[in-house]
Amino acid sequence: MPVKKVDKRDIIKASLKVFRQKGYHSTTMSDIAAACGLLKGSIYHHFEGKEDLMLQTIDFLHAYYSREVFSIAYDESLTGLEKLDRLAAISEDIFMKEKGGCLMANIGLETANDYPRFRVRIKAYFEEWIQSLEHIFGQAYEAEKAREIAEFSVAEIEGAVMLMQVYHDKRYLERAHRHIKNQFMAALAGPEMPATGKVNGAKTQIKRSIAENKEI
Amino acid sequence: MPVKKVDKRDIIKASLKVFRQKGYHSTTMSDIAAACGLLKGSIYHHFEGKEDLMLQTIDFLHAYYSREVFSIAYDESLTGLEKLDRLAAISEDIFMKEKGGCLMANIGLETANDYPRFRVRIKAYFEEWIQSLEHIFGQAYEAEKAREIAEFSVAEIEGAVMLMQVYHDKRYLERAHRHIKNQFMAALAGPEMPATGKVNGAKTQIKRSIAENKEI
Amino acid sequence: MPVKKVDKRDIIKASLKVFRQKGYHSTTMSDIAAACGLLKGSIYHHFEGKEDLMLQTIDFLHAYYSREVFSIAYDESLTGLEKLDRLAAISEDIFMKEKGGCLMANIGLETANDYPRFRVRIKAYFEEWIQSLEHIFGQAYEAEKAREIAEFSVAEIEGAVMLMQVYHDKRYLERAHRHIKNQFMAALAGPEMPATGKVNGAKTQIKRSIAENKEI
Amino acid sequence: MPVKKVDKRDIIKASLKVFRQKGYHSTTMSDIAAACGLLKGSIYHHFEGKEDLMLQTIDFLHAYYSREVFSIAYDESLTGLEKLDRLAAISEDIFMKEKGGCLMANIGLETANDYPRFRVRIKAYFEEWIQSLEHIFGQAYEAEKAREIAEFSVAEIEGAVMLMQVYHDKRYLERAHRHIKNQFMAALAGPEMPATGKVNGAKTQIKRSIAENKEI
DNA sequence: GATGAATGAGACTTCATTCAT
DNA sequence: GATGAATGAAGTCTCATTCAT
Repeated sequence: MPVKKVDKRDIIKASLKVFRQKGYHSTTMSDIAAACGLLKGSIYHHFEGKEDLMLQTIDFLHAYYSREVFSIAYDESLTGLEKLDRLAAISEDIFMKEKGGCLMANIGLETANDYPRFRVRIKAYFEEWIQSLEHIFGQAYEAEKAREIAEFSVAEIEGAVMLMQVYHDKRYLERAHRHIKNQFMAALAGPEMPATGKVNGAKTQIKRSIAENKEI
Repeated sequence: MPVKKVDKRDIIKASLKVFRQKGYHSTTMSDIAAACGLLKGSIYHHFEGKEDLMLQTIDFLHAYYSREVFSIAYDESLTGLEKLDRLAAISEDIFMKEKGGCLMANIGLETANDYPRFRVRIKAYFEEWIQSLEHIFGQAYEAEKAREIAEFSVAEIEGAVMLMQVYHDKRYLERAHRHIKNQFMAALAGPEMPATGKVNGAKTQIKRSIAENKEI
Repeated sequence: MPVKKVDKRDIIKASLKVFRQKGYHSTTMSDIAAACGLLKGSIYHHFEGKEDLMLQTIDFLHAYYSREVFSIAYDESLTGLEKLDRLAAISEDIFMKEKGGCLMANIGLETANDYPRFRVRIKAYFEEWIQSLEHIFGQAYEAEKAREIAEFSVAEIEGAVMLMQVYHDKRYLERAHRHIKNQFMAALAGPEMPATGKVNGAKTQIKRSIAENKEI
Repeated sequence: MPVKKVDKRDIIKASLKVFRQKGYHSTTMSDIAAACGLLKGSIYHHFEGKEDLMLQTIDFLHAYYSREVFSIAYDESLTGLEKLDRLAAISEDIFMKEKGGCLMANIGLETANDYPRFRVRIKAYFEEWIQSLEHIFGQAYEAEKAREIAEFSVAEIEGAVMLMQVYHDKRYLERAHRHIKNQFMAALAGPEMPATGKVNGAKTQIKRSIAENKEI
C-alpha cells in the first residue's frame, strides 16, 4: 500500500512551479500548499517560512542545473557545438515547457533590492552558468574574450526569455540560441584567430560537428 | 504664496521610481504616497487604484522613451554609429543612475501571467524599441536580418541589465552596448570579413557612413 | 440668461431620491452631489454634514406630506371614501413612480437604533399620517377604534410597500389600499354600528361615494 | 479539556443579532467578530466575505422559520385559531425580545436595489410565510381570497414591526396580531360566507377553538 | 458659492505564521 | 506529520469632512 507522502522535495518542486509563474510576493503559502496537496500550515513542518522555502527552492534549482545542465559543458566527449546544442535543447525544454520562463531571472529582478540572500544565491547560479559557457567558448576565444562572450550569451538568452514572456512568442529563445551558435561557429572558423593548436583542434572539431550534427 | 500642488505627473514620477525598485506587488500605495508627500488615500483622487497607476506609469515611461530615446534612431543627421552611441549613453544614464534597472522588464516578468493589460503595454514599448534599432540596423543588414539583430540587441541589453542587478556590477550594460556596436561595425565593414584589422575597416566604414549618410 | 443655481431645495430633492433608493449609510455625499450637479465639497456650503442633510430631507418630506397629502383628510368638501381614494392615488403615485418605496420606512428601519434624531422626526411623520387617517375613520368608528384602524392601515400600507420592494411587484400597494377601503366601506355600512346621526351620515355618504366612484 | 471552538453557526447567530440591529452597511466585520469573540480576520476562515455571511445568515434564519414557525400552519392537530395564536406568540417572542425587529424586512428594504442575491432569498422567506398563512386562511376563505388575506396579514405585521421600531412601542405588533385574528374569526363566523361544508366545518371549528383556547 | 485636492479614520480583505488537536 | 482555527499586521480602497483658491 504505497502511502502518498509529501516530503520536502515535493514541496520544493511545487514551489518551483508556482514561484516561477507568480513571482515571490504574489505567491501565497496557500498557493504552494494547494499545489502539493497540503494545507497552508503544514508547510511549516518542513520549512521555517516563505523566505526559507524560496531559498531552498533556489538552491534546489541551482543544484539541478549544476548536475543536469551545466555539467554538459565539461563533458569532453562532446564537441563545443554539440555542447551548445545540448544546452540549447535543455534550456528550451525547461523555459518553454512550463509557464513562467526562468525562475532565477524572475525572482532575481523582483527581489534584487530587498532580499540580499536571494540575490547572492541567484548570482551564484548565473556565475556557474557563465563559467560553463566560458569553458566552451575558451575553445574559440582567448580567456578574457571567452568570459565576455559567455556573459553576452547568458544575457541574450535571459533577455530572449523575457521577450518570450512579454510577446507570448516562443521563437525568441530559439533564435537567441541559434545566434549564439552562429557566433561560435564563425569564431571557430574565423581566420583572425591566432594559429594555435587550440584553433586547429577547434577547426577539426567543427568539421566533425558538422558531419555529426544533423541539426546544424 | 504658491502652494505646492502635487499633480498626476508628480505621482507618476514617484511611482516610476518605487515600482522600478520594488516591483508591482511589493510596492504599497503608502510607499508611493510617501514618495510624493501625500497620504495613502490622496492618491485615489488622481488614479482609480494601484493597477490604474501602474498602467499610467507604463504609458508615461513609454511616451518618454518614444520622445527622448527611440526618436534618436530616426534622426537622420546622425550616422548609424552615432545613433547607437547616443542610445547607449542614454540607456546607461537611465538604467544605471537609479536603482532598479528597467521598469518594463521588471514589471513585465513579475506580472506577465496575471496582468494582461500590463503585458500588452509593455510589449508595445519593446516593439517600438526593437523597431527603432531595426531602422538603424537596416543600414547594414537586409530587412529580415535587421529585425533579428534588433531583437538580439534588445534581449542582450535587457539580459545585461538583469545581470547588473543580480551582480551589482554596472559594467554588464556597457559591455553589452559595446558588443552590439562592434557587431554593427563589423556588419558595416562588408559581407566579406576582412582578414585585416576589423577596426580599421570599421573606421573606414564610419567615415563613409558619415559622408554618405545625409540621406540614409 | 437664466443661470442655473443650485440651492438647498435642489440638494434636498436630490437627497430624497438617493436616500430613498440607497438608504442612509450606503449613499455617499458624492452620490448626492452628482445627483444635483455639484461636487462633494460644495454640499457643505448648505448643510453641516450628512446627518444634517438627512434631517432636513426628512423634514422637507414631512412638510410636503402635511401640505399635499395629509391635508386631504381634513378637506371636508370630500366624503370619507373620496378622501381615501385621493390618499391612495397620491400614495401610489409617490411610492410607485420612483424607485425605493418609502424613505421614512427605509431610513426609519435602517437607523432606528443609532440615530435617535432621525427616529423622532420619522415618528412625527407617521403620527401625523395616522392622525389624518384616524380623522377619516372617526366617521365610521368610535375614537379608540378609529385610532387603531388608522394604525393598522398605515402598517398595512408600509408592509405592502416593503413587499413591493422585495417582490418587485407593484400590485401589493394597490391591493392594500383596496383592502383598507373595503374595510372602511364595510364599517360604514355595518349593522353593528350604533345608530347615531354620524353613522347615518356615513351611510348616506357611502352611497354617494359608490355612485360617484366608478372604480369601486 | 474541550476547547471552546467557534464554528459557523456561532458566527451566524452573532451576525443575526448584529445585522438585525445595525443593518447591513452599518455593521462591520469587526462588530460581528467582537460579537462572537474573534478577531476580524478570523471570520474569513468560515465565510468568503461580508456578503456571503449575510447570505448565509438569511438562509439560516429562513431555515429556522421554516422548521420552527411556518410549520405550525401545517400542524393539523391544531385549529386555525390555535395556529394563529401560536404563530403570533412566537412572532412576538422573536420580534420583541431582541432589538431590531425583523432582519428580513430591515435588510430587504436597505438592500433591495443593490443586492439582488439578498432580495431573492428574502422574497423566498416572505413567500413561505405568506403561503403558510394562506394555508390557514384557506379554511375560511376561497383560495384567491385566502392568498390576499395572507398577504395583507404579512404586510400588516411587518408594518407593525416597523412602527414598533420607530415608536419604541411594542404594542403595535400585538394589536396587529389581534386584528388579524379578529378578521379570521369574523370570516369563520361570517354569515356572508357561502354555506358549504367547508364553512360549516370552519364554524364548528371556531367554536371548538373558543372552547379550547383559554388565552383568547 | 463652488471647487477639488487633501486628510485621516476606518472599512473589507489577505496572508504569513502559530499552535492545540 | 498534518490540520485548520486563530491571529495580527498590513494592504487596498472609501468616504465624510476641511480648506485654500
